[in-house]
Amino acid sequence: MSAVASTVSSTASTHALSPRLPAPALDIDAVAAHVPVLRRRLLAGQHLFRAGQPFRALYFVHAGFLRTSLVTSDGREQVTGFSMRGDLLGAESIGSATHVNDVVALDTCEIVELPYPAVLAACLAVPQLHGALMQALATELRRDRSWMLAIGTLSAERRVAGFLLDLAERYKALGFSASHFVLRMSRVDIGNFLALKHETVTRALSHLAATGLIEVDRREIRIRSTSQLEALACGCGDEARAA
Amino acid sequence: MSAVASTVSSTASTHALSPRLPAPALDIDAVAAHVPVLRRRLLAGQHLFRAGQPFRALYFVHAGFLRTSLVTSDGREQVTGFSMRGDLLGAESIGSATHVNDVVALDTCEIVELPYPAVLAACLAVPQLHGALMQALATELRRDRSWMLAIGTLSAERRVAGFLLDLAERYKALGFSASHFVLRMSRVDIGNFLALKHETVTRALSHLAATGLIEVDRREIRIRSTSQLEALACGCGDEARAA
DNA sequence: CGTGAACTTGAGTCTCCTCAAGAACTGTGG
DNA sequence: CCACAGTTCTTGAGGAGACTCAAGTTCACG
Repeated sequence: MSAVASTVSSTASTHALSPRLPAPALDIDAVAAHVPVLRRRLLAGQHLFRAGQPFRALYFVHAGFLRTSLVTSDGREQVTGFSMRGDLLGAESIGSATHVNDVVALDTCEIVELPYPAVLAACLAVPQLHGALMQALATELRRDRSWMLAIGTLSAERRVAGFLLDLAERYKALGFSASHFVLRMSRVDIGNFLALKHETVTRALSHLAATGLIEVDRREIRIRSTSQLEALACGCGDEARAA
Repeated sequence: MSAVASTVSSTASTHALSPRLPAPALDIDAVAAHVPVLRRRLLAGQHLFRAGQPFRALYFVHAGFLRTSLVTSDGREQVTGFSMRGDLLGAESIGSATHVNDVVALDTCEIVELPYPAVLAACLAVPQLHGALMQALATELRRDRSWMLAIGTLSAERRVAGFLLDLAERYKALGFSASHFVLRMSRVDIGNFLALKHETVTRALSHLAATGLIEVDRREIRIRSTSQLEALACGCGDEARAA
């Protein structure tokens, strides 16, 4: 693999929902120096792992886009997040014999597999790694809670606005445009993640487009006014009402 | 303090929402042997810490009951969890200079303070501690996601049912009755946690009582039929419809 | 016994969901 | 290159669940 100095959980916490966080300094190459890493390639639709499979490794996203979800025996499903380059996957299964959720590629992905026992061992050898890993988990926790906040306190349209801003910020952190990007997930996925129905997501997007804050062309999104979108997403009255 | 071999995050993941998890084996006494612990006593209404205060330690609940919440600058609030004996607090602030949320006692509490740098150092000296701490964080992650699932996929009454079952299970794990307990938090707190209004929580409780699954007397809860409550909470059609 | 907080209950409203139909795009095979 | 099916997305109409507003009750505490 080329020398990509990616960072784990480079994404800060959810946009506009809690204090911004610096990217933890876990260098995947530093890990690779101590852990026998494997590379895996996934095509869109393939699973990285499924709930119930034995937990043996953490995964680092080198390229691509994935969806993590929880499925219950009675068929309910909850998308708990979307991952892109630099994100860590599988951490929630630490301490469990099996994976607790499903991760599926939404795109062609390149994944670095980090066998967990080896990672643990490496942590003892490299103290910084230990702290960095803890930090990665804590960052995950903060991110989840930011979304709990969004889902618990914002209307449908505001959740969608926040979702777009979060994506924008993450794309920006990876060097892509923050104002023009293509959604890799369906409306159903977005809705499931935000605790909304897909029709509601569509309506929210349509309405945001009608008010001129964004432009929508199927999965292509263009953000016209980040500031107004932010005002909407964080519920700060003024500009939000104007929209 | 008496020699209580408490475990961190002894509570399994949220009831009926995802696979049950074994309690991680982090013995607070083992930690105490390597870390200079401090004890703190809190009265109901006092804060253990607030968002913005410097992050310096993790906290272990030795007795009492606490509420964790996220507050935004525009006044929105999200309760992200309730903690009781054996739970770890402050983990979500690891890697952040300051605490990211508020923790307030709902009851008289006894808290063991574990200075974070010392905990990190102890992890290197005691490998098991390292794994146990990671596990505690992962358990938190699983718990949060189980609630995301509940909030995203269940109706108000089912969320409340799941909430009661979760509490029951946690009380049981601590050796208390799983079928008869007193809520330490207000309807407002429950509602905020479950993304509902307090009137809705009251109505859900009233209706559960009317159907005979529970008895409610202000904050005193008596569970009459755990199985029917479970059927309701996990959305498994049959018994749920009968109720 | 008075005050305030917490809880309960009702009535009306609104947001979001449900159901349904149609449009746009994708990939396949003729 | 076009027809076809399948999926995804859009939009509308109607309904249901949860919210809002409001009043009244109970309880805790001084």
